[in-house]
Amino acid sequence: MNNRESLVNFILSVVKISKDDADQIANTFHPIEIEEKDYLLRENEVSDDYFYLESGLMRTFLFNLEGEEITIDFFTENNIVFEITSFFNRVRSEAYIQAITKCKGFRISYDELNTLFHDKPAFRDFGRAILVKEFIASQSRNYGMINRTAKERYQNLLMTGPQILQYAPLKYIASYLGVTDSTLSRLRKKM
Amino acid sequence: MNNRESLVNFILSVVKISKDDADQIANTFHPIEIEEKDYLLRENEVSDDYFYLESGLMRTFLFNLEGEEITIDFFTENNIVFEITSFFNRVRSEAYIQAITKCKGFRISYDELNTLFHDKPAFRDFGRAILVKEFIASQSRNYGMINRTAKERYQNLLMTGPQILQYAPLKYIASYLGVTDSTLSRLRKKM
DNA sequence: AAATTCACTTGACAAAAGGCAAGAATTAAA
DNA sequence: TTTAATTCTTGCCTTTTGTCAAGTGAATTT
Repeated sequence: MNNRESLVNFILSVVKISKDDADQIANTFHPIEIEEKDYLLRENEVSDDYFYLESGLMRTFLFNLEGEEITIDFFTENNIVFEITSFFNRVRSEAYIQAITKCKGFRISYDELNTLFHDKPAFRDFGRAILVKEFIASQSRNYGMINRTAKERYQNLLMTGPQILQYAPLKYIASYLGVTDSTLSRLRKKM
Repeated sequence: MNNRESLVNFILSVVKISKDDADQIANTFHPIEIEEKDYLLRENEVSDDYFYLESGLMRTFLFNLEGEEITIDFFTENNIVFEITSFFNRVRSEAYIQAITKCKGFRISYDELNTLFHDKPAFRDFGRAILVKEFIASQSRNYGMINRTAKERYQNLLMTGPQILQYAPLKYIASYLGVTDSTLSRLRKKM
């Protein structure tokens, strides 16, 4: 069963607003479930999901010029999942968003999001806070990729995302860390 | 001389709003100049600048655990320059923002930005568009760092930011690309 | 249960990049 | 203009990571 209270709590943890406002905002979201290996978004679709992931593990990936699947990012519980380019710019997505394990949560569409922005000033702050949060996460990931060896990057993931290592297959993690399967397998052995 | 029309045109290029609105928004910005090697932001300060860079070249950098200076990002003309974490979360900055060449442009403070968000609904879209744009840039830089060799990253910078290669010293570029000075020097020779 | 596929591991070798140190070359300072 | 700093280049050698290919084991299909 989806539990809307977890969304309310998530909203309250992001911005300082009244419980009432948070309830009203949460109530405009729609519960959905995604089965293991199913997609929230496919290449060439225009994303229309701003998705609060209540439970489960997801990833975004795309195919590079050599046709290899590259995992761009993982999403864990209690986070907003969306493909920013496609969702906000209303353009076709280059990436997929896929459930690694069965996922549950709540979504709203682009139009619903904008209506909320209009009707609930408090939600604007929420939207901005989410963007800022994700942006910072992206920047810090950037920094980590450039200034650490593959081994350090793996150790870091071990600390920050143990759920990922538990449920995602090695090849997803390898391309996410920017190493080959062989290299990751060897790193893992040494630890 | 600072030229406010360039800011108006920048705003108009980002969001579809009236010339009148764009003028009013641009008029709340204050002209500033930054001399070569001077700072817009220093470590441990709380950033209070949302800065439109009209001309010049800037960079953000920080010191890693080994005490080495790491260039995180370059900013070129006709872009908004800000340190997102410190500016939006009102926390002390870990990074510096420095002018590589003499810079001119227009700034507003955090409070002025929020007043504008409140008074000018059109500016909200602008603010969001800038966040989305920078976020996408960060993601795509991320992807490039992980899935390309140092040589390819350098070639890419050659295409996307020739001004950077022209004015920034090799060591800034090397740390930005995640390689040592020696490696970058060798790459450069081979081309 | 056999066959097929998939996920992961491992070995041998190659390529990419780093560490260190010495030396040019350029720039800034005295 | 000479000295001093800084920036960049280069040689030698090490470490890290990649490539390719073979092999194991588990899971899925038929």
